[in-house]
Order: sequence, then structure tokens, then C-alpha cells
Amino acid sequence: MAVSTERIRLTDVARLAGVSVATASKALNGTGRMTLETRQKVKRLADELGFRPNAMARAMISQRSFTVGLLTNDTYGRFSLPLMAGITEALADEGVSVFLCGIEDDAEMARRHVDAMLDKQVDGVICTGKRIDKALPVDLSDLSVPIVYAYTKAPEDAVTLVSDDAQGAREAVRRLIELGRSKLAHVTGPEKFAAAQERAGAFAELAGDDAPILYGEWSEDWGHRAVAELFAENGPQPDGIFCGNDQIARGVIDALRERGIGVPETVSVIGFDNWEIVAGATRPPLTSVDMNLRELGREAGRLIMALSEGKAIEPGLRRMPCQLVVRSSCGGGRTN
Amino acid sequence: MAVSTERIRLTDVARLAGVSVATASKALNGTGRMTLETRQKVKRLADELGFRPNAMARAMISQRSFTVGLLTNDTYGRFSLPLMAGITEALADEGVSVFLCGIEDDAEMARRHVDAMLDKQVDGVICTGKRIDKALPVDLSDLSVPIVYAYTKAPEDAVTLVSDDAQGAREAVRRLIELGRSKLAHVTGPEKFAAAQERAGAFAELAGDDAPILYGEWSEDWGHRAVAELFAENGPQPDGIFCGNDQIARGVIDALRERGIGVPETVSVIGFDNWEIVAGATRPPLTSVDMNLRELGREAGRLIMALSEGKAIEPGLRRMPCQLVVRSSCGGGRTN
DNA sequence: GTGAAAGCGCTAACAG
DNA sequence: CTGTTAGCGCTTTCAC
Repeated sequence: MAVSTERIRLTDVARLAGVSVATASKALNGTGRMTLETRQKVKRLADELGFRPNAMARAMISQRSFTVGLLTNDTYGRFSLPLMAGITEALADEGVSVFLCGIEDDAEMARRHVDAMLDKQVDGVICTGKRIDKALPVDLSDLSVPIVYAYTKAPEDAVTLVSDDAQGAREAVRRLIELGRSKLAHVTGPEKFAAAQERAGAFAELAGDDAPILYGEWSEDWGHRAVAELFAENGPQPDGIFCGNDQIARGVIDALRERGIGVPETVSVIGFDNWEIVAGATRPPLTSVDMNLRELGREAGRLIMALSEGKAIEPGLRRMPCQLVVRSSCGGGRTN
Repeated sequence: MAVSTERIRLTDVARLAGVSVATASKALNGTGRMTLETRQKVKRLADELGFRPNAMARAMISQRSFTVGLLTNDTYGRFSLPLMAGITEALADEGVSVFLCGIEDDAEMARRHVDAMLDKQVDGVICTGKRIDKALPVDLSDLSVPIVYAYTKAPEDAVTLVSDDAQGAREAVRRLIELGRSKLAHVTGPEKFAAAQERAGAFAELAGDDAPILYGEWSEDWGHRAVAELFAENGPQPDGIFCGNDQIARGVIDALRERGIGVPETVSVIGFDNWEIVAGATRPPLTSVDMNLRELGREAGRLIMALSEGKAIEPGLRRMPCQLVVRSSCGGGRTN
């Protein structure tokens, strides 16, 4: 193995075709002028030899590497991988490759990674995290390449993409209301998280100010405990519970089942994140709000390319719509 | 924003230092001979100007890009992200960056990504998947760069890294036995998976041939159903259950609780994968076998670099040890 | 129509 | 000790 047959260079193609490298280059790139015959001969030969131009050599000339960096502190991949998939989807056709840099909240490590990417002449960097209200531990303010922030805190004047959590929450609550649920409750994570606040705000807006909102942690365990509160002797006994994430929702559903309260017969439950691994394993499967991170990634990819091509992009926050994915935990029929 | 101050080139440094580019290059790389004074002057200036050499230009000369590709079909990141973290950890110091390519079991897409990476002159590619007995849908046999396979099926004569599932399973079963459990059972995924077979084989070896092995799916739901079988009227009523993965284990534990059977008081349960998101949320938290994918990644990183430096590496399968991570689902004290 | 030559940013011989 | 020169693989004027 590893019998690496040397890579064919343009000179090889040119020599074998009996033309100069200049002509060969033009022939293959469809530029310059020459007889159709010459062009086709070169093309055919290049094909036969399996010639592939050295992207680095091209990059040196064009000053574009067709390479972008994805910087993230989300070691779990919960956010970064769907995003990555979207980015790839948007850029693969243009031959763009992505450097993934996981920086585990280590500023020095981050700096080193960013430098390495810059040295490798990335055309831009996309920054992502696991919280919308916390910045990565790196100062990117004086990068010499464009930056797009996706699902992380960013400077005011940056190009930033986030999910529209309020809209997503509204979809969920509306659904609950449409199903005839009238005593709603919201169980979510710590109040200090912007995501929790946004989702809770939207909930209050539609469910009314007196509908209970319970802040806690982003865990199943908290979901359990919240149910104990909600269904205590003189608790509110809600018939619809919107949860701040899927793990909480799973805890809630498990706790309800343990109390003999039927989901979705007696209580409808909706989660947030649509994390397949938990939403799918919940019994019954969980209806949840999907943040469309993949689409966010696609958009991030398009934006970073546009920027790297020098196109002017309006800075500021762009909110991308969420989508309710209906399973069986809320009752009623599937809509999509 | 995006007021990109032009990057400083070596020529700039040289000009300002009043020396030739050659001297500047040598000064900064610690090569050649010159007065300490000259060298330091250049170094200082480079520092002040924030000069960073263009890695592409270097790569063109040295024929080494300090870039590797990670090819995966694991869209979830369950395997690829820990691996990635390990690879990065091993290679970041040498300034190596990693192209991540998620190919969703699409051969054509895979081919395009591989070509793009090759065009960008990666020094090697690491291949990974989500099953040890299934190859990625690409033929990499005639790549012109070294390949290392990690946690995926590979050709006989390739350099391949896998977790030692049998050893991991043995650790788990031994633990159960040490805890005094004598009626063991194994609940695992589909028999056709090599991983299931290996783990089951090790189980049988230690637990005895008549200890029940239940093949099914890799899901929580199957864990539930398996408990129904095991604890049926005249079922084996085991006191120790080793599960083929964490999701099954979680299903098993939930089912046991629902039957009023105490974990770990009455039955000890151990999972496999140590997937924090499920092992940590299980009640009680799940003892599980960790495949040390990060270490696998580190090793893959080291190997690919060695290969790309032309070092001879013995081809063949390398099994990396697993490690039991003790939580509370099996009883007894924590060991580590 | 085609090719010679310059050059992207850097390193490595080889002179001086 | 330092600078000149030749290239890495490619694209692109600009002569011929």
C-alpha cells in the first residue's frame, strides 16, 4: 500500500499534449483563444491522466483558498455538527473545504487555532458556540478575513445569525392552544440564559402573564422536580407544558407517567431543540421545536462566501425561523 | 468592519530590516549563519509587524501542507467528535489543521470531498465511521496520501485503529462478578453487528455459556422489552445485566424501576459507550464502558503524521483498550 | 493561435 | 556573513 503514484502536474499534461503550460492552462480553464481541436486534445489528455490542479498553487495566485474555518466551543457537536452539515451543503459545490477547530473554552488554544487557520489563508471564519449570549474566548475583532457569527454572542457590528427562539416558542404555544389546552405552564433552564428568557417571553405573551414559568436547569432531573411542583396538592395542574429544552421535556414526561398522568391524553408536552436522540427516545416521542441549525449553517456558508468575494453584507443580527416538529407528545394529528 | 489591513509578507520585513528576503527567511527560521545582531533585528521587527509566514507558500516548497482530512459518515458526531478532539490534541502543536468532511453515506459526495481535500494537498486522511464492520462508501485504495482508519471497516493491509470491545466487555462483566452478581444476562443490539458479537463473545466467556444473551436493537425501547422477557414469570431473573450500549441500558433501568426492582440494590446494570448525555441522565447514573475514542484519535493523529513523514508503520489492526467508568448503577464503590 | 516570461510568498543552493 | 538565483505549480499578460 501507500505506493503513491506521483501526482500529475500541468506540465506533464502540456508536455504530453505537445503544447506549452500556458496553452494547457487556458485550454482547461476555458480561457484564452485556440483551436477547438487543441483545447479538446488537452482536455482529453488531462482526463485520461487524471490531472487535478494543485489548489494551493491556484490559491497563491488568486489569493483565495476556497477554505473556511469553523471555530466552536461546542465539544458535543449538538450545535456545531448540524451547522457544519449546512455549511458544507452550501459550499461543497464551490469546492470549499472546512477546517473544524474545537476550542474547549481555552483562550490560548483558540488563538493558536485561529492563527493556524489564518496562516493557511482561510477565506473566512465562521464562529459558533453553544450559547447565544456568551462569546467565545477569543478576540476576533482584528482578523484580516471576514467573520460570520452563528449561534453565539457577537459584536454589535458583526454579521450574525441566530435562531428565532421567540418565534419557535410561539409556534409551540400556539399549537398547545389550538389543541384546546388552556392551563399552560413553561418549564425551562436558568433565567440567566438569553435563550431561556426569549422562549419564556414568547410563552408569557401567548399564554398570559399568570401562566406559571419555572426556571431551573437544562436537565431531565429538573423536569421531574418541576412536575412535582406543578402537580402538588394545590399546584396549578396544567394541561399543557412547554419545555425549554428536550431534556427537561423528557424529565417532565417521565414524571407525569410515574404519576399516572397520561401524555398526551391529559397533558400535552412540547420540547425545544428537537434533539433526535432525546426527542425520539421519549415515551411517547416528543413534539419539539427545531432550530433549523442546518439551514442556519447554509446561510452562514453563503454569507461567508459572499463576504470573501468582497460583496457588501449588511451587518447585524439575522433571526432564522424555527419549525415545530410534531410527534405524539402533544396529541392531535401530525401537521408536517 | 472588515477593514482588512493587508497581511505583512516576508519581503516587507526584509525591506524594513534592510536585508534580503533570503536573510530574513533564514533569520526567522534559525537556519543559515549570520550575526546574532542581524538575526535579532529581523526577529524583533517581524514580531512588531505581526508577521506570520504564509503557510501555503511554505507548503508549496516543502510539499507538506500540515493539513489532514477527517472523513466520516457519522453525522451525529457521537464517534467523530471525540476522535476529532483527540486528533487535534495530538496535532495542534505541530500546527496541523483538520478538514472535517461529513459524507452522509453518499458515494458521489464522498468522492467529491476527497478530491477537494487531495487538491488542497492534505498530508493524509483519517477515515472514521459509526460501525466497525462497515466501510465508508468510497474507494480510497489508490489515494496518493497515507490513510489511517479509525473505528470503521478497512482493507486488510491498512493501518487501522479500533476499540478493544472484547476487553471492555470483560472489564464490565468482571466488575459485575466482583460485586457478587452471579446470574448475569446480556442485552445488546442486532447480532449482525460485529460490535455486538464481540461484546457478547466476551460476556459468554466470563459469564458462562448458559448466561442469556438477548439480541435486539440499539434502542431504549428494546431495553424495556428485554426486561419484560428476562423478568417474565419463569424468566432467568438475573441480578446483573450488561448492556450492549447506553441506550439499551437506560431502557433496562427504566423498566426495572417500573417493576419496582431496585438498581443497583437488587440488580446491577452496566452499559457501553459512556455517552455522557444518556449515561448521565439515567437514574441512577449509569456505569459504562468508555471506548476512549479521544485516545484513539490521538493515536490516529500520531500515526497519520508519522506516515506522512515517510516513516514505516506496520499495517494491521490495532486494538485500543476501553475503560470502565463507574457511576452508581452497578453498586459498590467508585474505583476511578 | 500559441508560447515565453513574470510572479503569487516563501525556502534553499550557491556565489560572493 | 549576506545576497542572488532558481524554483514549488499554476495563471496571466504580452509578444510573436
